[in-house]
Amino acid sequence: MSCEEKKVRVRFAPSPTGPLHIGGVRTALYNYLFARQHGGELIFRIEDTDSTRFVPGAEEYIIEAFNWLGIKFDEGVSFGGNHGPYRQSERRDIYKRYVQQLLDADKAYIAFDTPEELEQKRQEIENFQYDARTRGLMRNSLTLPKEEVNRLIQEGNQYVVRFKIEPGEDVHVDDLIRGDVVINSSILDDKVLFKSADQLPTYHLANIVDDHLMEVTHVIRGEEWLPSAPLHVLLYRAFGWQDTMPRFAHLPLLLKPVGNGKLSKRDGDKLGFPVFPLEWHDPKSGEVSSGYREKGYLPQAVCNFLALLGWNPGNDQELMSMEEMIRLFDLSKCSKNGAKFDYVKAAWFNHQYLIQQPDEAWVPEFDKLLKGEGIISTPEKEVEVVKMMKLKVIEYTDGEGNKKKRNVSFVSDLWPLTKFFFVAPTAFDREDKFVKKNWKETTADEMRQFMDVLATVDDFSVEGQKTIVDPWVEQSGLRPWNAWRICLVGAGQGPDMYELAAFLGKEETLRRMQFAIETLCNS
RNA sequence: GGCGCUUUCGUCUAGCGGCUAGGACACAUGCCUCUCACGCAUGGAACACGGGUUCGAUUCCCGUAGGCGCUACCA
Repeated sequence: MSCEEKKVRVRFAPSPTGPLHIGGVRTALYNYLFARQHGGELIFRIEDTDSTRFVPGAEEYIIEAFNWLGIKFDEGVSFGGNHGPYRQSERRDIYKRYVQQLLDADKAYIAFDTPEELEQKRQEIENFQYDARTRGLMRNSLTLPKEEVNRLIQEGNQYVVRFKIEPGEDVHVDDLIRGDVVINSSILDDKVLFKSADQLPTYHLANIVDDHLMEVTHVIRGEEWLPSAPLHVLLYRAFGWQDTMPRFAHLPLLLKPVGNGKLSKRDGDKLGFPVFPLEWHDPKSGEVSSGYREKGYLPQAVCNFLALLGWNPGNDQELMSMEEMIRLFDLSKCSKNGAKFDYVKAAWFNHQYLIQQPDEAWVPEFDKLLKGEGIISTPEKEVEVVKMMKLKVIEYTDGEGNKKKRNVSFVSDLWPLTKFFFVAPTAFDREDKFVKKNWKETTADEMRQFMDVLATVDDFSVEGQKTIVDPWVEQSGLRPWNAWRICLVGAGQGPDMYELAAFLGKEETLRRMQFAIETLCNS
């Protein structure tokens, strides 16, 4: 890169039509990584040129989401900067000026065709497209006398400004990921650039004008924009900005985990994974969509996982901090084909980041979990005992050597793994493989004997139990642990039995054993 | 329908003319063991198809088929 080359400036420009889609998060992430790597700037622009689709709260949601994810912007809506305003609805005058420039240069024209008239034409003509072949048939400033055009505008008729595309030219888009993409201008239609009804431009015009004015050097966006990239190239040229036109990079799309098509909100709800970074409450329908944050994902895990969906550093490294990703990121190493969204692997990434955290970091989430299960009534009233229990339980999932042993992808996974610490079994599944194998005809009797032995233990610590129980095990020849486990846990899981009994205490241990013997004898 | 992009294990992918086609997730098995899990070890699993180019194609080119996207006064 030569030193006179411009400073890298990229942007993420969502439309505030709802919550930010996870695919959008990835696009933003790639822009962020690219900007940081090149010491450049990332701009946050709001593309609200479709007033009919505006959703209140969406903009705030998006900002909060990036804040949570740790993706930082250098300028834009809510971040400031001297290329503003960054909300397109506040840039009307700017766009008008540039639309006029195109009109004056005869590179655009005014069209009065109503939606109904257009619909009719589509009926009449097969594969109708508003272009060089058909614009002579329509009501526009190319076919109408100048006075008529002025009169129509004067009288307040609604109109649009269309881009006049010259047919028959191969337009080249030099894509950083896909190389040279060629589309013939004849298949492009005379896109609407501006609508008189709301005095706003459409995406295409606003996009080009803003990227130019904001000195954007690289446009990194989803593949859905590839077909309109030639149009954008033509627009840059029409304005005479071809020399400063940004480089393009069209990212592959995120696809459904199963079946066909691109990832949609519904898939997430159906398969049980979020498609939004944060939980979203739809202001209109009241519908709630789950979010990664609320599901217990760590933002670093989400970023790491997402980054690898469509890009890789070229080696086998998968776990990367944001700093490493910034260092390693490379547009030319992005894949070209769509990636199915693998939520199972997303959970694995979360597991990896979760187990790196200190135990205390789990406590707030764990509290929520216990509250939900009715174990803790109010955090304020939380007693020392519960606090101690929690740490003990977390420690159990922690294991030796400070290496998390349990398969915990989310803090919420802790409950099924550890509920027996807090609540006694209330029922036993006779058909359960473990129960079947370890609770035989004679087991109840053995457990009664065992209870008698335990009753004599005064010091119920692990060591205290062992001094009494081990000799008994030795001389009776019994192997009481699995059945004991059924009594205390209700299933084939949990920590060392002495440990568990010590944790529960003598009274609770005997109570659970008594209950199990009675229940299993009567079933 | 038209146009464009794309095609390596079930999934994410490495590979940039010559490899026993590598890794990760998931799955299975074994070891460990009072259970589950962890850990360790092992295993099954892929170059869509057909033509070229070449001494040689997973790799380059062209078709076909599949997938995806776009085809609005939405972004």
